[in-house]
Amino acid sequence: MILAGELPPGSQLSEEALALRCAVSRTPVRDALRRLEADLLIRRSESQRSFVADWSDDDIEDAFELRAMLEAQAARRAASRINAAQLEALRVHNHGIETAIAADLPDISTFLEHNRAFHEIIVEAAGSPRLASLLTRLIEQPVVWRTAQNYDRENLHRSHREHEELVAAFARRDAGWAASIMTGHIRRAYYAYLDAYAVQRQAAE
Amino acid sequence: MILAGELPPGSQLSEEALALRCAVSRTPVRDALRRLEADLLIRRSESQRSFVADWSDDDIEDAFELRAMLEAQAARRAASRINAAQLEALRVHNHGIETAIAADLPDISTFLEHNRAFHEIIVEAAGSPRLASLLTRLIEQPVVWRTAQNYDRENLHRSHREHEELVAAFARRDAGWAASIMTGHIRRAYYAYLDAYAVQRQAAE
DNA sequence: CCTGAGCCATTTGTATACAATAAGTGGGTC
DNA sequence: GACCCACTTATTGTATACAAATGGCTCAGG
Repeated sequence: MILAGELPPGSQLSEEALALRCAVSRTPVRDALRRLEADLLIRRSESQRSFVADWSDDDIEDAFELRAMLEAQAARRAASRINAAQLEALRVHNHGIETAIAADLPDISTFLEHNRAFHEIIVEAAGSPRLASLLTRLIEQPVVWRTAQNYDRENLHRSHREHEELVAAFARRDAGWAASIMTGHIRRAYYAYLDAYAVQRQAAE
Repeated sequence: MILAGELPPGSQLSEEALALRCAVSRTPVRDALRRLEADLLIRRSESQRSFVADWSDDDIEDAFELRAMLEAQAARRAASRINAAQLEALRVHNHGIETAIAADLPDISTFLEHNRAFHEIIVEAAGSPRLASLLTRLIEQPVVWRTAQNYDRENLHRSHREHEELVAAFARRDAGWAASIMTGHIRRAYYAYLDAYAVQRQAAE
């Protein structure tokens, strides 16, 4: 509901209200709130009340910066550990992306799904449960999630090409190359977000 | 209890047993288990049963590697953002460390407390709630916590000197310098842990 | 002796009730 | 009119009961 924008940033989340809305009791709602708090989608006041997290521009830049660092680290590790099956899976998912964006009207949700799977394989290949755990905190952000919704054709194709470069780096097992591409890939996503956000802001005025 | 070693790695944690042991109901125990799972001190089986996490050598190396990366990033950011009060607090805590390790029998718990506060100030000065959130997952590890217990006099004094270097880097607002020292500082801690662990292993045989 | 199926015990998931605490509200006083 | 205190209401914390699912154990059969 947060990702879908049904719950505006800053709004208070009452356990009971959510329980009613989801037709469950407070107990599972509490669990969910705790997890969302860990993922920084929710912040809690001193008196333990829950609010939808509000993201400042600095927060967003910060999140992208950390994500770039961690995903680059994942790529670095993955380069020397990735196996043939994972490499092939990367190619398959990137081909899926190519197909999804080839049509006149790009299929964004298919793109997003393949994109998610692509990055997930890299994290998996990195073989670091800790790194994977940290990254999930950063990629489930509403901001990141919505960015691609505003991707134009150019950004979609650039993303596909960068993935191809990543596959090439992995095939050569070049850790430094893979990490560099990944850093650029995420930074590019950040600026694409900034552009998309600027458009949204203007539209709101 | 995990940190104190009362619950050996791999042992199953029943919510009810813990509730009985702590004289509370299962509800708060469940909350605690969820948090500890997020902090990777507990892993859960496919069937949602909880076990004390067992750390392989690779896990530990991995954790230190990530911690080095994130703390270096914190130092990098802190260098340009730290204020006079925080800088002074760093000096105070490092003086506390100096005093604690000066005696014939070093006061390890005081050392640990000042050390923790020292690093916390840097993370705070970095001004990134996300980074802070990620780091708490890594520094509360049993392994990291116990390392200093086995620090010898040389390691304690080296740690103090490295902190002095960090303060100098912050005073000059040199982000690169601060990050470099921090990376070395954590790597040094890793090797100190390895040495201490090797001693423990031999003692166990 | 090994294998598998069914039953029992253990463990977690969910619902609900009550307690404690914080926030909002109204009235009274200075 | 402003401020403070008491009171009501909203919200979260905890305890407990029951349901569901999983694990392990026993016993029958090969």
